[in-house]
Amino acid sequence: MQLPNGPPDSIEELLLRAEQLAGLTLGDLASLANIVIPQNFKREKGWSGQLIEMWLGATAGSKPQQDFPELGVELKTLPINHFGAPSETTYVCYAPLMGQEQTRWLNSNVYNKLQQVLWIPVIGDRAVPPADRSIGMPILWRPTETENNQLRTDWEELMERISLGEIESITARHGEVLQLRPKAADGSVLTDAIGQNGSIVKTRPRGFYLRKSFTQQILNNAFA
DNA sequence: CCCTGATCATGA
DNA sequence: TCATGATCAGGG
Repeated sequence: MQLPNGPPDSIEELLLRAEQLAGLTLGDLASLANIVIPQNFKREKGWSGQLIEMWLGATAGSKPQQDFPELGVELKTLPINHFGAPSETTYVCYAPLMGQEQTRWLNSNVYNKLQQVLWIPVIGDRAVPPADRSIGMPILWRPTETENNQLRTDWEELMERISLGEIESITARHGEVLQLRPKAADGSVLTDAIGQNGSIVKTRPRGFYLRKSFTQQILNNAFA
């Protein structure tokens, strides 16, 4: 098995590539690609995601779009614990805090990224060394009408609060399935946001995340 | 700084 | 014990 030369030409090919990774460990994939594997993820938190990107032929980078734009597919690894449940929330995208008052759900970055996601389960608790965590069968997911409604409801509420200058009052407790949390290198990073009475204030950058209960349901439905 | 890939560490 | 808030690495 070797690394692909470029992105897959079709969703079928993407799925085939993903299925061939199932059963292998992150250690297997790292060795085959001649990559040094970390002992833990205290520092290289995004390592497994980037390794899977390589093996599926995703273009590396920090583009605010889907991983496979030509296929309309977003790629996400999903850490799974020994109970078969997600062990972390899932980052979706950066949250706009300025000038988005008129953006609607169907034009949002969250909607765009979540309409078709290839989930790659990575099985192993936090105590399991990255090298020994294994790849599960991929899940190509498209949100149901119900799921899209849940996402839209949360997104609209959060965006309304942001537009009203209430960013500092939003916590990760808001949102049934989608939450807003800090997203930055550290607490010193600040960006502009709408403040009270339409003023401009500095605040920590935020990102949208999917709650574990939501990704758990995706797993349940996929293997039902 | 913006945004991607995420997981860590601590308080409740 | 577990979710929130904080943090790590890298390209642009």
